[in-house]
Amino acid sequence: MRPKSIGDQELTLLQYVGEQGGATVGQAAEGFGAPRGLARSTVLTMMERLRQKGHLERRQVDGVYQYFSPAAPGQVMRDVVRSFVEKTLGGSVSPFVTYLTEEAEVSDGELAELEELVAKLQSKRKEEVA
Amino acid sequence: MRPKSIGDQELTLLQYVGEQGGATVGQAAEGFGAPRGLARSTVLTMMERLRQKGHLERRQVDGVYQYFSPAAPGQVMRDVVRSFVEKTLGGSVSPFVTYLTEEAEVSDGELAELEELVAKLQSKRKEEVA
DNA sequence: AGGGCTTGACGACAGATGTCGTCAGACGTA
DNA sequence: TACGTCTGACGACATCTGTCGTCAAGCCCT
Repeated sequence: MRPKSIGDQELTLLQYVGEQGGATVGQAAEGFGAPRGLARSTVLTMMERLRQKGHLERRQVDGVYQYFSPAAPGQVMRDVVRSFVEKTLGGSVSPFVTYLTEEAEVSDGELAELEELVAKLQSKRKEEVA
Repeated sequence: MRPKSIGDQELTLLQYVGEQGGATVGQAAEGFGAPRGLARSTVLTMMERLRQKGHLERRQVDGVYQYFSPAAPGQVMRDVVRSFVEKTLGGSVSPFVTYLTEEAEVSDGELAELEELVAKLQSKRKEEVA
């Protein structure tokens, strides 16, 4: 099995299920599919594909399957970003930083994260130099 | 015309051509395809698909076509990153920052870029508050 | 019993990608 | 002239994604 990939729509759905702390196909179809105009069968297919890829697991509860993400919250996103950086950006985050600098809208919270990140990296540098 | 998409391999090839400042299929097949075990026809197909999507243009030089990127250097990468952030991350760069914080290897140069970015954002905040 | 709705499991299809093989022409050299 | 080499243009195929429609079982209400 190769490193299971994920499509954009699949990822969004996976996120949704994760946020909901698990969901049945019916719930996902209603809360995720309906707003997007997706048929129930489409949602089901995606959930099953995600399950085949190991991104979702399911358990029978009250007669119906309850799907949930076996991964820690945020883990999926991190994997996706890593894969993007490695496969698409060729391992360098420079293009991303350039993007941030030139056109991304950064919220206050994200700015705070960035500040923290820079501080952390700086202290690490010192450490290494020392 | 829809926002022409690009596959990973196609993007890498586009990058290559850009870096070379243009190339013929033969050159790309040798310098890009060969190292990756790709047949000349594969490279040709990708270059033509890139051309159909408007990411490459060609001109006949000395009898053969010379392909080159009509976009400014770096522009393509920026577009790709933007598309990734919007389509895959849902417009928020948080997941990326998290990734940077937790596992990315950031070079000195990139750190410098980040510092500058943060400084820039901070000054902009002050301005807006004022 | 008869309907109607929900759930699961399939099978299908179109478009995008990644990869090729092959064919017809142009070109240069033996 | 005959041959080997490059170049372009096609046509093909497999896989992955995104989307569905449909069918058979169950279950609940009348």
